Amino acid sequence: MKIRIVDIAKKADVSVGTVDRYIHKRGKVSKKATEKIQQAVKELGYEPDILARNLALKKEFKIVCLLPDPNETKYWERPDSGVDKAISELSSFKVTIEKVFFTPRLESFNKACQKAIEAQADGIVYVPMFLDASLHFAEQLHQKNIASIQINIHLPEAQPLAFIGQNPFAAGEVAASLCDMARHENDAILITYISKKEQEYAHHHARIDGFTQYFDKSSSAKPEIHHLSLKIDEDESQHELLLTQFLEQQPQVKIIYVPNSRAYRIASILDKNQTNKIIVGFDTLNENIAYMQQGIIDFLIGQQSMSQGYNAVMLMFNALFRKEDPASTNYMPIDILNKFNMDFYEGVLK
Amino acid sequence: MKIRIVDIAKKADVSVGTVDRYIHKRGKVSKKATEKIQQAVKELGYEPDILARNLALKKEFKIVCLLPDPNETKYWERPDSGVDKAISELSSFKVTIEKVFFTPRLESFNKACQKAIEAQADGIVYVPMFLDASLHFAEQLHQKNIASIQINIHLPEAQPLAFIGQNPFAAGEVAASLCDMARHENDAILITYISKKEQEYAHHHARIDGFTQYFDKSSSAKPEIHHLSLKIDEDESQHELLLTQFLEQQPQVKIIYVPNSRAYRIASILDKNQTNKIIVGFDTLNENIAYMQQGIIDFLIGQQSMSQGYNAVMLMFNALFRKEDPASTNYMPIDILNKFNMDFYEGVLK
DNA sequence: TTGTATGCGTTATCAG
DNA sequence: CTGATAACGCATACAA
Repeated sequence: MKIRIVDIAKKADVSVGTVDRYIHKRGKVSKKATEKIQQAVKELGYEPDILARNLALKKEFKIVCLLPDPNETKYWERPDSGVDKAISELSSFKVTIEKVFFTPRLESFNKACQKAIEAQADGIVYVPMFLDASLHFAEQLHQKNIASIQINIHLPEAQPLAFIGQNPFAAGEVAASLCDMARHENDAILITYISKKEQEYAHHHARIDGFTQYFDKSSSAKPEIHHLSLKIDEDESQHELLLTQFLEQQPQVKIIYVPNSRAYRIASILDKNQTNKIIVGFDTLNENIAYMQQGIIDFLIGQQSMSQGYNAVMLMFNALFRKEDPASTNYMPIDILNKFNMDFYEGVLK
Repeated sequence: MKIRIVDIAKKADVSVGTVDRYIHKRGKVSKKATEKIQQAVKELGYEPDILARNLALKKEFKIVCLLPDPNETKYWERPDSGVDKAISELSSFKVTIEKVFFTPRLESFNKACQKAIEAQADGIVYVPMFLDASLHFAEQLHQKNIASIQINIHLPEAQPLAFIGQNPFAAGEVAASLCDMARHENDAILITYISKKEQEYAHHHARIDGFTQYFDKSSSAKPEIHHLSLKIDEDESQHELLLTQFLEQQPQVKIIYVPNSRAYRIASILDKNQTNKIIVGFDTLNENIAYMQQGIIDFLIGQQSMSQGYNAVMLMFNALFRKEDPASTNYMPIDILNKFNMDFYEGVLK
């Protein structure tokens, strides 16, 4: 049978009001009453009915999600729709979930942080995209006593309640293990990707480190590994020139590893030039998937980005609403996707 | 703002009782009232508050899960714990979830079906392990108007509300694509597994068909594919003898495909005989995982068995409680697992 | 410091 | 056929 607040009130010979004050530690409760209640709780074992609680609740919680604009960076479409899913699932609860988008530039990020703080949220889900700005943001959050959960990029120094995302180093190892299996004896590997500036996000570096260290650790002969850096502000044709030139000069390169989500850009160039290579990239953007179906991209590493958005909000909700404290690091699976299992990935069952 | 039942009652100028009767189609509602209510619902847009509903509900729903005993067949440990997870998550709701186990023999299955029927469930989650018995069971369910969801094995003829599990043919293709990538030019493939009788479950055949048809469709040269059948009632040493003999006679076999969850049995034999082959198997039993960590098994195909159990119960709950009708076929992902991404699979985030 | 009463949105009963 | 009203378990304002 279910133990209610009245049950333990009766047992302890006090009123429900007193029990409530004891449970929520609000108001004053005499020592004598406290003891009687504790005794009753121990004997009967009280578990609050979270549904009834929500119904009676006056306070409305607020969760703000600070994400890169999905219209700017395609990757963020999926986490965004995960957040939407959480929103609709929590619609019966006394919680509002607000989304604040930023374009992936520092000023925009700072502005969004400001907006999030002003929103008077109880909890914030955010992507710590810029190091210093994120640390500063986190400081403000701690001052105002606002809980925060990081998604996709891990910045432990900011001391969030939790992080949810992939382990980028391990993901790099997984990518390497696939290349290792696919390669022939004297094949060389090229690591290349289109990025913003010389200095890129730490998790891209971790994906590369994991990749190269896989071969360092491996007992078999280590393949040659080349690097080629392409800048996003350069022209597409410039990329094409650089890449095709490189591949002509290094014909033993048979495998290309793209440690960010823009493998489709590389695939597009190779496709146009009829250059047949094995490509391993990240993330299930529609563009990437299309090239995989055509056989141009061979493997994609998935990180269940939709679930990341969904889980982050749910974690925050549970932390706020049921006072659960989440695991501090929640690593997502490192999914290996090819042409054949892609159709069944993330989102069949919504 | 949230539209409640009273709001639409007021708007339609009737009482909440009438609105309730209209919504739940219970009792009689006059045509005039019906029209006014429909009008109000259309204008205001009513969504029931599921939490308040649960609080007020008198009826307690009952869901029965009919599963193979996890102590008999290791595979079922994970679906079982998925069911447990659903149970704890739904503990606040007016629903009880009962588990009925059977050993994988016909009489046991029949007995369990009987027990499930007698339990007077509103919905049943089951594994249609035996064809005729399952059809007969389904007939009884339809007669008694009990909803049913199939898990793991698909038997559409029994007309369940939904199926949740993996597409075995596609899973076979995925396994083949991995073997294809790993193989060298003249490598041959062996398909072998330890099974109960000559006649095995349809989904194992589908896994084999998907596998072989992959190579039929492929443009590159088709590898030799051998078959070796091992019976579960034979001795372990008998299996060892058969398998090692076979491999000695066919030294060009470098890749072994095990289309059921007992790859660890094959791995154990090869390990003992120091025979180095590429092994691809199914399902993340602890025994399989252990051999994968050692490098004896190279790939496992995962089917998120825990989520299968969890989702099946949740689907049934939503069907019963919120009258949602689920998609009839819910295919799970076909997960590619190796030594490197295994650690992050299913269950980090509970 | 403590107890009582009212309301949250829905269901279900019972008298009209 | 319809309307009024008492639950459900909890939170909270207010009275004692």
